[in-house]
Amino acid sequence: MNPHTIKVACSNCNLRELCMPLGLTEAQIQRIDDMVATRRKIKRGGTLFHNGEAFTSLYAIRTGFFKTCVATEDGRDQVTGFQMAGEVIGLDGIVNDRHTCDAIALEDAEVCVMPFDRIEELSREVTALQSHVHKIMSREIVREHGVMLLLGSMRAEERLAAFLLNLVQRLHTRGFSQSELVLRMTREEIGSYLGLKLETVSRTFSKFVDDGIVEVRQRHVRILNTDALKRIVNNQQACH
Amino acid sequence: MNPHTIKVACSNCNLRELCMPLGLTEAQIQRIDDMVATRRKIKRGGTLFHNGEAFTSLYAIRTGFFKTCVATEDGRDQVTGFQMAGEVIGLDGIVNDRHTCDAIALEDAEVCVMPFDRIEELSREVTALQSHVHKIMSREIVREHGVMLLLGSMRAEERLAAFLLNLVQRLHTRGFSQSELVLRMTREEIGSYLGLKLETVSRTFSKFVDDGIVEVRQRHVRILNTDALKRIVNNQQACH
DNA sequence: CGCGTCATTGATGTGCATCAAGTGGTGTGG
DNA sequence: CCACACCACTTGATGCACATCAATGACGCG
Repeated sequence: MNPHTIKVACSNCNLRELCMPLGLTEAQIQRIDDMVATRRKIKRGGTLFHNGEAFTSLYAIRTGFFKTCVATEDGRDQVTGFQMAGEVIGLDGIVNDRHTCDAIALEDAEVCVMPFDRIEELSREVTALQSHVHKIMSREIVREHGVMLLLGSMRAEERLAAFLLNLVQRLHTRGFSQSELVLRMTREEIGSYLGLKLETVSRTFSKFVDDGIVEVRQRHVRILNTDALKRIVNNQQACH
Repeated sequence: MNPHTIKVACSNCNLRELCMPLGLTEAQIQRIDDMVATRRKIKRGGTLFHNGEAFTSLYAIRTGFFKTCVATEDGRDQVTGFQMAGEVIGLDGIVNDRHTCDAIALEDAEVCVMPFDRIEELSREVTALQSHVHKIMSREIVREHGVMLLLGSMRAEERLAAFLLNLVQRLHTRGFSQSELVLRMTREEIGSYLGLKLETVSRTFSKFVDDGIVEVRQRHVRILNTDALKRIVNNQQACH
């Protein structure tokens, strides 16, 4: 093997604890290395897969940031999630062997391609992997419950506060700041995810700024008062 | 065995094609019979599991009708789904070994209790079962994408139309009418699911009645014009 | 530098929530 | 068997949060 080729495998990937199960033996890790068929790079704005496309693989995000969105026949669309490094994308395709949403890179990205038949094969033998796959899917279901709660019963400020807290928390587990973040998506995409129009997102940001809860410069956001955001989500804002 | 005890097992359950994989051998079906530990009856209004409770099992609904709901700390809650015979409930519990929502029977119900460790064990050996479990979870993810689309971008009429079409379609695959259904839930529960207040649900029903699209008497609904409902969902109402 | 994209802000409109009153069906106990 | 209470539902009047429409501003890129 070319000595300049960096061996890119789960076994020496610093995201392993995010996308793979813990407590594997050396031998099991070797086998999981084989599960990752290839890598794939996607340019900003490019699609990893789109609605209707045949499903073959799940994708573990190595670098970059994605959105997934579904669309109605009449053209409206809805961002169903934002995914970052260490997260797995493509679960929607399993049920009908076709993807039912689009996955679009919001910045240059690289993913590990994991053919699903290999995942199934290997998870029949490696219990920890089996359990891990189940948990990833269950986690997605629970996440979506949370989004349904947000869309079904929260007001604009609560939605945006919950969104910011969720993002910053996920970034924090990846070693980034607890209080500072760079949004990879537009106001319109945030709005689509949160069931709001972009103007409402913008106004709500401005309100948070006025209240001294965050600083916003373009897509750079600094959270000045995490507790205030949490109170907003829980509808307990110091009030009358 | 007592000859009066009806052998209630997957192998002779008429819902098998809904909750179990097809194309199993006789031997595999036998093993799946063993997966179902027990049955459990739940009275109308009773809970199958609730938020925070330890997760042990998935449940296949034999008879009856459930709702699942999540709640915020400040008491608001959101119905995340309605489940009927042949559907599997409890997937939310896998990720953290605790349930994260409540499952409440809307009418007297009976479920098959399937301990999850046995499911995992057996699905390591029976490929069709493994695949089936994956598809069930993926189907739930896709369903929730649809709900997010509904909550994030549809108006009241579209939401209710989509809800009715979905219900009647699921009932139809269970052998019921394509045009007539009995709602097992209150207007308030429908509203919670659809992100609307009960008054809005009621008014929207009334509007559909005025437009000759449905007949409503209490919880009995007869769909007079399925195409009109579909047009409403797709936002193509014969219009100006 | 000029154009396109994204964001902010203001003015106005509207769909649904809220508040409130009344109806009808159901179950219960006298 | 009827009277009553309770609950789910309907319908009307009003208000408000967010959408819509519109104008302007700030970057970033060719």
